[in-house]
Amino acid sequence: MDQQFFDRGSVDVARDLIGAELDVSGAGGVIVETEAYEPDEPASHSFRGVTQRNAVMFGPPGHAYVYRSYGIHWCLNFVCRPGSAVLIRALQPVRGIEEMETRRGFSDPLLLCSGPGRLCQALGITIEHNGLSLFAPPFELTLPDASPLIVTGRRIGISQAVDLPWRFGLSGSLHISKKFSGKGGLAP
DNA sequence: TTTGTGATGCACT
DNA sequence: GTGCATCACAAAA
Repeated sequence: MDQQFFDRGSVDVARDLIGAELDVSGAGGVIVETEAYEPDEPASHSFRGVTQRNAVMFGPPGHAYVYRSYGIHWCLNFVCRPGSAVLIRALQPVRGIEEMETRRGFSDPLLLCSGPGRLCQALGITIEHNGLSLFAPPFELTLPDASPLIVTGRRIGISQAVDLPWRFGLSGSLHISKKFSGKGGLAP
């Protein structure tokens, strides 16, 4: 994968990230759930233009956008075209599992990285990662060999633009944060 | 199984 | 001052 991958709209990137492996300092796993955010819809942080918090969303593609959620958790996004980004919502743990369990203080593998806040806690993501390139340490990102089967649905935890089908998941994965309601099985 | 709520920080209005 | 792109646990049903 290269920079070009992120130089697109977030919906395409979010779909194509399913099945990719994300590691941070040697710990991580397969991305099984993402959400797309675009600058022209009100659920996005970028909807009202550039602010101090969302500045990196308007910077170059292929960088990490990290923000604090509900005062407690961190959330990790991948920046795409200006003002658009993909929220990484869940991983299937693969590497550094013991380390992630320690950071989480939780050993259930189904809850280790299943949710944007949990994922950041498990990988040790903080505001210090905000603005870093995804193509340099501590990040390591690898696309899957074959296109996985993908399901779509409505985004979670938002109050605006709730009908957009911009949530993507790996079909059949038990590591997603919440079940997809539809029948699923949308072709890649 | 679903619903409620406390913990907690800060950007934005 | 308001409202979150949340989580975990408790309680109701």
